Amino acid sequence: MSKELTSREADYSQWYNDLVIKGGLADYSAVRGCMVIKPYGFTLWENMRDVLDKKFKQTGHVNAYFPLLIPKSFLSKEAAHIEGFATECAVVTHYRLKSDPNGGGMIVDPEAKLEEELIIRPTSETIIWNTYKTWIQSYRDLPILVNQWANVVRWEMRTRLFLRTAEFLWQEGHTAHATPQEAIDETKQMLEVYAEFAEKYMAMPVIKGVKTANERFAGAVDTYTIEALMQDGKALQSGTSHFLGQNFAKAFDVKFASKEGVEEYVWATSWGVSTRLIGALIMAHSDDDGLIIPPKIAPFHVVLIPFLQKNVEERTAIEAKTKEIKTALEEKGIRVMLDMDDSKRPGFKFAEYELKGIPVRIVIGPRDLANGVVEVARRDTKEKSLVQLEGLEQTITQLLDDIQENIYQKALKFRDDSITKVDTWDEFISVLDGKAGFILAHWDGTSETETKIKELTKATIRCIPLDNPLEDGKCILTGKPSIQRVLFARAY
RNA sequence: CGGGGCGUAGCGCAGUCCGGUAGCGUAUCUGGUUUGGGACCAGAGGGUCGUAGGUUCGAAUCCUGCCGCCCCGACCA
Repeated sequence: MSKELTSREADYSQWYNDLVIKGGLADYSAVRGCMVIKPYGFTLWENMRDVLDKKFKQTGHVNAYFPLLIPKSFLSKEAAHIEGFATECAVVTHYRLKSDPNGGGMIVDPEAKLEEELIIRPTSETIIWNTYKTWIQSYRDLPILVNQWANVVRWEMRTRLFLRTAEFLWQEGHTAHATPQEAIDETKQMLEVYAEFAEKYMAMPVIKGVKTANERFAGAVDTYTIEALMQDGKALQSGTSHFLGQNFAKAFDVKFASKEGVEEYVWATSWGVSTRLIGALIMAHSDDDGLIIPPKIAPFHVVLIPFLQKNVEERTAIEAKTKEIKTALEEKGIRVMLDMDDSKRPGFKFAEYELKGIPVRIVIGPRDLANGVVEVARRDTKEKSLVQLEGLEQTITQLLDDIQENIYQKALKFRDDSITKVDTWDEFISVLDGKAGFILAHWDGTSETETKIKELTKATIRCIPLDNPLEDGKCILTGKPSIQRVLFARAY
């Protein structure tokens, strides 16, 4: 009752905010645009991070760490790159405070001005390529396959919890290669890693594709993306992998001597996913009762709620049985939250853990104990059933798999039902303003047309899907010839 | 930066039009009864009313400035 949620229908944005705040994932902070990620939200992030980190290592990458602060001049070295980030950089200008001679507080010491300002990294290509210059002389030094887990700052005008905060956590992979093909293969490989993670772990179907010039990363030759669909029909770019060509190698003069003894510029990639994925997760699956988190990354798989009676004998029996169940489940690798709090009634707890999206709830009362069963409720469908204590671990393990699969299938069906092919401008508008979702339509391939469509409708080309079938057609806006449909949507 | 909304107890709000020294719900603490879908009773504690100034005998309330946050838009992952 104290935690009434706004429904999706009433106000989708507010529903999202309610879930983040009341679900205990994050809080607003004292700093504009920056959030506090609370333990429950951070555990979720850690689970996601651990899976990804393992996949990075399996594909040959190692972790390293580069500075938060970047000399301003570094950012200016790659023309497109600075163009993309200049308007959202936080700048450090001084290195000392002093007591305010006019009052109690502190002021920036005007004597302590930095000779060269430092930028708080919005991304690390520049500092990393400046470093790689010293690491690379020969083809024998290649490839370099480095990832870093870090925070970055982008001074956004408008922020939203997880989806767009001024500071966010992410990983950024930065690789250096001797040949363009090797770099392109790396770019595509990491896109696959992201897509597999999104689908297998987050239970969130994604469309893999290439960005158009308008949507490309500042400084990239090609940007590959995974695009997910949220329940309100808007798309969310959920991860990107960039083929950087020789742009940064040229900007930072990073050359290597090839086997043939010829000096060549190094080929590069970068790729990243961020805490934005948590926003994607929330909007992909959750409902009006709260979060729905897929088991594979959920902070807890199961919440155990015993009915604690006053009768000491009964109470002791239930407590003992509950702990026994907890241990048995944990031995099978199931993450269990045990709620023995006596000050809250069961009904309250049911609602609370539904809000938090714990996939499975197990309730144990005296009645159950007598019958050798427990009540098991699944968060995704809200179904309840009585389950034999005998073999409970197997039942729950199976149930968690079922839930993971069900959440994915539900999201997949929604996503597939939300892809519409249109051939005319009128259809395009009517779908955008009606069912929304992804729209496959012909486009004449020019930046001008894409920009015009964005101005008119706020829809952008999310990507040109990989393995896109070629098909002759006419651009929905200009009527000019087109060789393939591209994927449009309004996006976050 | 434009438009809208809001700042009063931990949280959510009323009170502001019409000035008289702050209230409701919830949460918290104590005690008791409860416990199979957000318990109940009794008692208690908790607020420089965002901030600075002005008007007034008297300001949460009227006037002015400032600050902050949220939502919508332009910008972006």
